[in-house]
Amino acid sequence: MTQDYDKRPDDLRIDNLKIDDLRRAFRRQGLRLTPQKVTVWRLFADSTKGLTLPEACRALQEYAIGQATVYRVVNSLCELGFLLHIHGPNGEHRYLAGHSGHVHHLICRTCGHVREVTDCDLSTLEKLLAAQTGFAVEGHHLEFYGQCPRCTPLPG
Amino acid sequence: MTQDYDKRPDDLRIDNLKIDDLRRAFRRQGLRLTPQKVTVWRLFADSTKGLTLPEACRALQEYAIGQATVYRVVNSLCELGFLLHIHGPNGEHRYLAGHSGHVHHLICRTCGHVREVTDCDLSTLEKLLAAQTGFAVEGHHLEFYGQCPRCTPLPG
DNA sequence: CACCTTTATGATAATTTTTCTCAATGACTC
DNA sequence: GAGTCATTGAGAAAAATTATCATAAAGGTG
Ligand SMILES: [Zn+2]
Ligand SMILES: [Zn+2]
Ligand SMILES: [Zn+2]
Ligand SMILES: [Zn+2]
Repeated sequence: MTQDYDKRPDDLRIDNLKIDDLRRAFRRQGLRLTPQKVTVWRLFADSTKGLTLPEACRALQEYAIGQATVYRVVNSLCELGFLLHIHGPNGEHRYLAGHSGHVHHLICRTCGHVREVTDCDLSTLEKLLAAQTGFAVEGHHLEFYGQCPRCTPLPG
Repeated sequence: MTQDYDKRPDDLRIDNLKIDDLRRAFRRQGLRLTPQKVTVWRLFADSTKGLTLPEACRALQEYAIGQATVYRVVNSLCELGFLLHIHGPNGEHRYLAGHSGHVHHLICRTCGHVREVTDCDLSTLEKLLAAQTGFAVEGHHLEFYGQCPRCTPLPG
């Protein structure tokens, strides 16, 4: 039976459509979709500010998922493009469930709250750089940082 | 005598002017400039692709600098803005001696070679984001990645 | 559905990285 | 030159990451 995901505690909600995306993506690499992978994915998909690996390990202990598995799954999810890394308030690596397509992030330096930024056109600059440097520019990583509304000190 | 830096092996060259900048910056925080700090700085100032902390520790063993010191100094240099972090080919954190001012980087995904990018105007976008999201946008971090000329597979 | 092949998992150990502690050293001020 | 106080490095300790390997189970097959 492939469908025992329902047994999983559902305090980690996510649209089930994505599960099929996951399965397809893993399959394509000859990998298998397991309940553990789904649970790991759900944890991240549900997080608004991303998690560090140790944080994820601690959170997933509750579901009896070993840390070796967490490390492996997070790596896979990264390689498959389901997770991106961003930097938290202290510069620490955090993994964030990413939507598909070209997306960047606006990160609060105080509380770590993350907001997506879809407005970005650096393609012109990329072409210019390629011409100037001889690099074959393949992409970019862009993070904005500042203070989210809740953390912004009141003006005046 | 404050000037026993010359005793240091000079296979790590750097313009001496910067040393005074360092001293001033440290002083401003009530910190002292020591030969160890200078040596650490020189190592980074001389690196073209940046170093990870462990790499720096290994390299500085030769100069009998303890790892505790390396960690401390790198942190200070970061806070003072002399070092920036970038991501190497495998996503690992690397510390790179940064020039002052607004600078980004173009990083080879194969060999890690880094090239500076000074051409960037995201201020317009920053203002737009601030208006749209309510964030007080303070800055951004931008990395381009691709293949440097030497690593680019020949076309055709 | 039962079977089989192959990947995945998790307990454990081993490494590596990072942080602490503290006595001794040395930078900088007066 | 003397005194103050940040700095240093050895070493211990903690934390994070990776490696092993016997066992469990996913997914395909008939
Ligand atoms: Zn905030
Ligand atoms: Zn972009
Ligand atoms: Zn990073
Ligand atoms: Zn290269």
